[in-house]
Amino acid sequence: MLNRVGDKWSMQVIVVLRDQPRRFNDLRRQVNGISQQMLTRTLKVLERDGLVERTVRTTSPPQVDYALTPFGHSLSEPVRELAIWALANLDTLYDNRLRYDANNEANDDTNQA
Amino acid sequence: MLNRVGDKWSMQVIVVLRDQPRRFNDLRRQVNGISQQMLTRTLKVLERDGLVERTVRTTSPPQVDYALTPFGHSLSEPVRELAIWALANLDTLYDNRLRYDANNEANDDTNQA
DNA sequence: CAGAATCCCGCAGGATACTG
DNA sequence: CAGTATCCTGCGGGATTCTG
Repeated sequence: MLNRVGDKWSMQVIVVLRDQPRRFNDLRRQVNGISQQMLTRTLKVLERDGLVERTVRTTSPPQVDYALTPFGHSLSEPVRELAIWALANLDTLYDNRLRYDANNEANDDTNQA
Repeated sequence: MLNRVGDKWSMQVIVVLRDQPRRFNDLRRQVNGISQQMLTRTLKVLERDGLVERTVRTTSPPQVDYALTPFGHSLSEPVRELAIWALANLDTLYDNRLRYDANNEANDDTNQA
């Protein structure tokens, strides 16, 4: 259940769409390192789940807008909390990692090298 | 960044540990369908990141307790929000899915079968 | 009980090329 | 611009066996 809701790309897309509707390539640029295919897939799933609404404008060149539905917005709240936490604490987390690794390399050296 | 924090098993482990410290196999039973290996891996990463603390009691049979650190508890808040949303809205989400699929199968049939 | 080690498979996910 | 189709790879993650 947290699987569905909390997968790698979906959360990032939701965070970006929270601010405003976006077009495809616009979205692509906003979401860090997502490939074109994964964005397509992710959006399709989000649409299927009723979290995102797809609006096609038959101009030339074609233009497609993606926006959060009300349902999507309700999800964006807790997701945003998570994102905020991540932003605020990710450096702490990496520091912890470094200290942990430093300790363990020391121990490994005792046995290995 | 949401990657690290929001992966499949970590979030579930954090949710479970939020209530109380747990022993290995206890944890294994609480976290839905996790394998022994994935629990081991997940816990190691969480410990490395300073989110979970591992306490070994050298009894026989050995006993190991896992508990959230204060850092881990701070993360557990937003994660909990997400879990609550999921619990409350997952059926809606699946309903959306069914309706979406119903529509598209109809369209596909028009072209395919 | 709490892991480590090994084997193995599927699919998430990237790169590239083509289309309307 | 907004996709679809195809090919290919890595690794997420399960099952099983062994140890202290």
